[in-house]
Amino acid sequence: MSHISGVRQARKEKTRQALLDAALELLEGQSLSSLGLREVTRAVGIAPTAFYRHFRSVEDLGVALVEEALGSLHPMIRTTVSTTGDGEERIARAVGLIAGHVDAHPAHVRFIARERHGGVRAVREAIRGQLELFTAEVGEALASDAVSAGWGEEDLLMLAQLYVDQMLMTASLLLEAAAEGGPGERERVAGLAARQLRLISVGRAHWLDLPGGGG
Amino acid sequence: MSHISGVRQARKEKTRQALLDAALELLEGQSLSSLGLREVTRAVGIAPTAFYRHFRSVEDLGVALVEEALGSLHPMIRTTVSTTGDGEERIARAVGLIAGHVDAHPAHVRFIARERHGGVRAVREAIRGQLELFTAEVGEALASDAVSAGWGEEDLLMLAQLYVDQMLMTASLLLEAAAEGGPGERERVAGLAARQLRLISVGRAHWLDLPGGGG
DNA sequence: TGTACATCAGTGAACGCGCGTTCACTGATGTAC
DNA sequence: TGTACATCAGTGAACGCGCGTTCACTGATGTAC
Repeated sequence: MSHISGVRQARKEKTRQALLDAALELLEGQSLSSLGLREVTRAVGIAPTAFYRHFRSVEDLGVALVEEALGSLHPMIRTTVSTTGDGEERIARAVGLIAGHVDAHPAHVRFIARERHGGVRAVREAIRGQLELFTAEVGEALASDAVSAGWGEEDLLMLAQLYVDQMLMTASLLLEAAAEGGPGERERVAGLAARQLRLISVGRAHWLDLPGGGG
Repeated sequence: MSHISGVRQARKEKTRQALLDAALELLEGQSLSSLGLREVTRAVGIAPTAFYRHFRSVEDLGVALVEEALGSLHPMIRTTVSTTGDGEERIARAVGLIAGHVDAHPAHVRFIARERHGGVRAVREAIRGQLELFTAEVGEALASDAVSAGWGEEDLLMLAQLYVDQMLMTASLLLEAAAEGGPGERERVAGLAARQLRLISVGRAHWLDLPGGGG
């Protein structure tokens, strides 16, 4: 078993994870493009040079953080989309799942919201790539839903993207509400998000009423 | 006239604008939280210390950039929302106006998209404040539209926020398409944005069909 | 089990560099008379 | 119009500091026999 789970390898993985955790925490108050290698190693309590045993650069660490953050989002999105029940129940459950994810992984949510349009190209592209996967996945889930009978592929992806963007926006607003808002702000934001999802649902239900059938 | 438009004052204003312009250009490849004061003055061609004649810090300059960038967006949003014509025409016109704004002020659009969730608190809050003004303004415009007869205040603001977020998202995607996408990418993104606006319009038209009349 | 050698995560000194900020200054522009 | 003084945008030297990266190293862990 030494090769598969050697002490050395386990310790290395632990340090790597400590670097990721420390970076995520330091990113609460700044962007990745200003995060320093020494800052991260200092927070972990190792020598600056040890950083290179795990990542080639801070940018590289950022890409690893994308995978960690959006990997954890994957099951949440799956659950949200595949939840059964009528429209109103689904919406309440979706908003609840998003709020729960924000509570469980606030730093991940902040990181993705911040770096999605951030100053580090490789990280932006990693996020975009993951979000495209999510969109495709949501699109497939929507396709197998009775409400979407008769919808074209392009319309399904359009709707999927609207949902994904809306989820991220809601998560980001919930995060702000938790961090800076008053006690009722969280509920206000959740209620607003539910209304917006409801409006999208209504649009979805009547999409094929349009002359030209979904344009 | 010396007091109102003295040579000294005009030169100062010119230097200030040069600092803003240089900063905006430097921000194409990084975030505000990593932009250096010396970097900006070097680009303008003045001594680092001259910076303090215009701004207290880079953060302060960032807040000034928010006003410049969103000030220029204000008339665009007014025009977009108040445009007359039926739904389909309005949507085409709105997407056209957004695309035109992105072409005219790409660096402003990039700055707002990047710093909206960025690492500098004062700048985030300045952006949020301006966007809240926009949302209120869009809400008022929606209220005086026949389609919104019978809508509650809260629903109007919910819809206004959906529109404002959608505008920003579209602007940001158009920017990426212009910068990195192939030749047809711009049209693809514009078409997608139009479909999403259409879906929202459909939802809007049938909002009061809901049991309970708009939630 | 014991020994001899290989691997490699983490160390610590050293480097050159650009940073933000201070300070006293210069000299063109503005103002008072 | 001319003179004497005030203002103030921009200068340039200097400072202490933290940065990313290099390098030869140490010593615990892994491997071969």
